[in-house]
Amino acid sequence: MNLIQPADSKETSATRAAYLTLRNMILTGELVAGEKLKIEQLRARLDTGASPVREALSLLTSDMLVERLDQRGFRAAPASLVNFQEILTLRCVMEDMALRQSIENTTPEWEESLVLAHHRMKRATGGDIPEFEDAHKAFHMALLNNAGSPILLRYCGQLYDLNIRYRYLAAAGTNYQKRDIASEHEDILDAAVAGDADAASTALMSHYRVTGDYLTGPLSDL
Amino acid sequence: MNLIQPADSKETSATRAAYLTLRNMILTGELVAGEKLKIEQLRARLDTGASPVREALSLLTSDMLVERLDQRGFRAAPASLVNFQEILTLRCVMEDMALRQSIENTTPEWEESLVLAHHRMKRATGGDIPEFEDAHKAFHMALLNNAGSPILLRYCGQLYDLNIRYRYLAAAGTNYQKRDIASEHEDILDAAVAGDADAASTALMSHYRVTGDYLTGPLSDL
DNA sequence: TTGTCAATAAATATCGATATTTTTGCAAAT
DNA sequence: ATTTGCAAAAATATCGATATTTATTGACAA
Repeated sequence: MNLIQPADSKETSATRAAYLTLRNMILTGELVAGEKLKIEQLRARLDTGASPVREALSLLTSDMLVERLDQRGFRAAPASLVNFQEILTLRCVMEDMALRQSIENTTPEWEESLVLAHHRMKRATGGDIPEFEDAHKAFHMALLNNAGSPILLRYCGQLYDLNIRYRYLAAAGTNYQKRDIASEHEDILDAAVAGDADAASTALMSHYRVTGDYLTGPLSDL
Repeated sequence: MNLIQPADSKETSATRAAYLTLRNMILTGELVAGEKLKIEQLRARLDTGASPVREALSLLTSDMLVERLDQRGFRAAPASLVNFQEILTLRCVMEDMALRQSIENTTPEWEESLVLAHHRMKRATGGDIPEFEDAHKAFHMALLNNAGSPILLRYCGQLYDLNIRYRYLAAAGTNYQKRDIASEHEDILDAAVAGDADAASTALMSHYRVTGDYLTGPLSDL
């Protein structure tokens, strides 16, 4: 009888599972930047077939987290200081654009979604790191979500992910929350809900630049 | 007949061949927007295995030319007027940024590469359409190439490709060259080589907007 | 007629195995 | 000692087949 059992591991496809796991391994640095990614090795490590691994790597190529070497397999995308700075610059430009557009299109529903996402992020502050990561991303994406520009949103999401990796590279992911980012997030939220595009954008840009400066030091040896 | 893979089909991997062919089929409208893409069908049509087709479709997902439906296969990305307009808007913002940065970093080598790309494009005006397409893209990419921002360049290239499809949707690809785009291209080239960022950007934006207006009519029934 | 459900058909996702291609290691020659 | 060439080993790319999943059809009940 399986009324109460969660053994439904088939909830998602093997490819998607491999994709999520590999993505996480790259973002957290478990798979080192520049490292060669051998199918057989990963297949064993994820306990799945070669096809899902292969397809997952293809998908990660879209996210610029994996590079494909013509007929020589895959490797984790290299990391460098200039790459980090490019990501930071592009994020500022593109998120600024998306945030202003979102505020311009503001609706009560959107404002509510912001408050909700912010609340959930605050909730997730204690304990689980990956849970906070998800909530943090959800909050930032919610800010841009109302721009009505799916492609822009997609690009911002990609850049967000690329940036995560540098956070882990710089600080092993631990002391990231030491700084008082809570108040920064609140400033952004308040300005956005108030419909003050300039203030919201300033707060968001500052949030990124401060984090950027904070990371540049540890990354200077890349 | 576009089984354009003559004798040396072993020159490249089967996956890459399938990728290029499928990409072309979508850009030119041979595979209709929104259409379901069945592996078996494509496999037979391209005369290759299912694995390369599958992987090629995965890659096209990165380019936003194909969508993946969770466990229901793939389909050609839908086309719509708002999608076209989003692409146009983003192209203007991002190419403006890249072009200005390129001009700021100008070098004699870069200026020479522009002149060369422009010349080749003019050469390709007669006759072969796909050849002109390639040269045209090469010229536009060369303009942005000197920005020193690979990610931005990648995004601009993606948006460029997405736009191609709408050109074919609007005009079946034929009368595209009827307008006098040659002088527009020359204006852009001259301003860029002269190092006049404002003039170059104005010319480029105008080039896109005129083309945009030109296409919007035929696309209005999407 | 309309809606539901089961059986069937189609298509996808995944696996295991094979054929290429690339890399590695080692010996021979300059 | 360094380089060149060739075989052995490893890894990748691809194929063919199978197992799941999704879509379709038609019968039966409301």
